[in-house]
Amino acid sequence: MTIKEIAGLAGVSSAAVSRYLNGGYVSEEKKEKISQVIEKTGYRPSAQARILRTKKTRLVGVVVPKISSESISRITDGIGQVLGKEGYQMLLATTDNDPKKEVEYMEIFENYPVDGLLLIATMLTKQHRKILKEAKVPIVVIGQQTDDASCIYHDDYNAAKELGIFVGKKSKKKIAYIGVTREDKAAGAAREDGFLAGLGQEGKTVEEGYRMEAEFTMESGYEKTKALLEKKCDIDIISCATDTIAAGAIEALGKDFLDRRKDIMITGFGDNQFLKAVTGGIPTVHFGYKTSGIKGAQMLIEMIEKEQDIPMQVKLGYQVRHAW
Amino acid sequence: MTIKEIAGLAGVSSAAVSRYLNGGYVSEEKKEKISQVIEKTGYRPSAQARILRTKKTRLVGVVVPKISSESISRITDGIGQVLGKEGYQMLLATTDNDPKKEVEYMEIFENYPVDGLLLIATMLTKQHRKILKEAKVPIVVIGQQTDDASCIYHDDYNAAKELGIFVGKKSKKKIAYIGVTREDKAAGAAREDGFLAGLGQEGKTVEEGYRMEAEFTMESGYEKTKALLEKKCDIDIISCATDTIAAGAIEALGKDFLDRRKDIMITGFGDNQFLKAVTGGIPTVHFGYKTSGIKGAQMLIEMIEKEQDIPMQVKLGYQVRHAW
DNA sequence: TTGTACGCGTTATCAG
DNA sequence: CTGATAACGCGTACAA
Repeated sequence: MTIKEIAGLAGVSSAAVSRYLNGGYVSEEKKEKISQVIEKTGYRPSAQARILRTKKTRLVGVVVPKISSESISRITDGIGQVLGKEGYQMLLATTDNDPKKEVEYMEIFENYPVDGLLLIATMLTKQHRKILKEAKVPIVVIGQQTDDASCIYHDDYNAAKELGIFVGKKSKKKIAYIGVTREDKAAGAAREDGFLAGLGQEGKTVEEGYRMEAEFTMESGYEKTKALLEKKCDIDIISCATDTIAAGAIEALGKDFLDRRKDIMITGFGDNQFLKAVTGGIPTVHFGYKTSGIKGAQMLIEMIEKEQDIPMQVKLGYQVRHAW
Repeated sequence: MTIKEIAGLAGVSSAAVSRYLNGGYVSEEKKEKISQVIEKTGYRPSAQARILRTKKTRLVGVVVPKISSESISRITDGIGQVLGKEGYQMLLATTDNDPKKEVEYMEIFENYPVDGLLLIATMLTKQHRKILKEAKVPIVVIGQQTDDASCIYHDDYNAAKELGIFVGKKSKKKIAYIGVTREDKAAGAAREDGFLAGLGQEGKTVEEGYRMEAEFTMESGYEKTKALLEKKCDIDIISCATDTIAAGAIEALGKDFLDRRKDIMITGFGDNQFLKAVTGGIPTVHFGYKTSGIKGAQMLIEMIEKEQDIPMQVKLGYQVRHAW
């Protein structure tokens, strides 16, 4: 079914049908006729041909490191919700935590082409910077602050600081910190720096040998915690850079250090729902992940439709959650 | 940059450039020239124009109920992995658990058009059936058995039966079951039926008033468990149709029935990693979710590329996991 | 091996 | 208001 055939069946020109479809001038009489034919044939205009003409795909590329993570999937849920409502489709690429692939996909999308790009970032290399700057379509970065594009991110530093103050007040012995690579400026550097600043305010710190660096996985959290507790016996709080790592820490306590379990508090980041339900809630930080997805998508759509690319930086709030 | 401009700069015809791009006859000499021009200009052929001509989008539509669920995001991860490797892009639509939207998106994709469709299904209505049958592109359904399309699903019935036998052997008092809607034939009907069959084999059953129906959420699991335990005092095992519901049950036990916590065992379905780490592992069933995503994507690509649409049904195995 | 010319299904232009 | 007709950028018979 093409627009021409429809035009033929309705006894009008293809232009009239096109106008009918896109809200141009068509007499009531012909409208009626066209609508009937379309109804009967179940005709749908070809998106491809339209795109070729209009250069608008109503497609948004979304690049994520890995979809099976609570925080990322929540962000993605928010994105999908907005995009769907606004009549956009989401082209999703997962990079398996490989920054090289991230760049690769951004290039593919650049050319696909999509109307805009959403990047859920972990690290931003110079490569990323270059693409962000040279991009021909609007881009919104979610999860990291950057001056090279619009971005929406969480206030990791102050959240971590507040948590650090809480931990500093609470601890009577030694405090350990299991972080992630500082190349991730948000989850790595900002959280660690903020946490230490908070501790410092209470006259505490993380001493030499009490700091570990883990991957973004439970297994890694488990391993690092085990290594930590085997060496040190005077820890009463282990703060982790993510709830996933914290879950690994809890696992280690449950499996290998049952005797010390009562004496050690674990804290996390991200307010994982499973963790909260099952443990009754460890001290953690709640970020509005879904909200950041929603806001990010809204920002992007606005940039696309207003056709103005004034970079915007939005910092989202947080809530430190603990029972005491 | 269009193919014509490139042709002009290289002093050849646009056809030559096209052939160069698609591996046709081009003399070494011209190859050299063209490659240089392309290199210099950073030219990329327009995907849209190509699609218009070839009718091949290298796009696969993926329809999921909700991305922020461990099982679904694991499946999606598997899909993304395969698709990326094979040079396909994933067009993702989330339906927010609304079967109406599911149908809607399948229609959109049908026309977009995509080369194939992957549907992670919960319920299959007659509407779904109709689309599955009339579809013009290959479709693979993941997570439900159906005769109307190729599908890949888990052996929910037998897994549940084996778990039922375990529970039947273990229980000394009453057994409760928190299921989900039987409209979901896999997670609803098959698991419940299998579970009851397993119990039956041990001379046990779920008595009147010990059966609840929950949504696919932790909150719902929490509510139903609370309601159940407030009414009944002789339960020693609560089996849940998903690990998410089980997490809600554990939450209820921890918050509201701390005194009975030791005496009640919770079982689940899905082998949620968080749950396993934090609780030390409740009895549950492990399904290869990521595997089903991988297999499903592979099946679909094969159907697309071989251009043969012989429906295939693949049933994946399972592993009942419990410590005793 | 090469280039010309046409067609894919729309939308935009412009004369009626 | 309406209908030809020319693009959009590419692939591919076909003739050379």
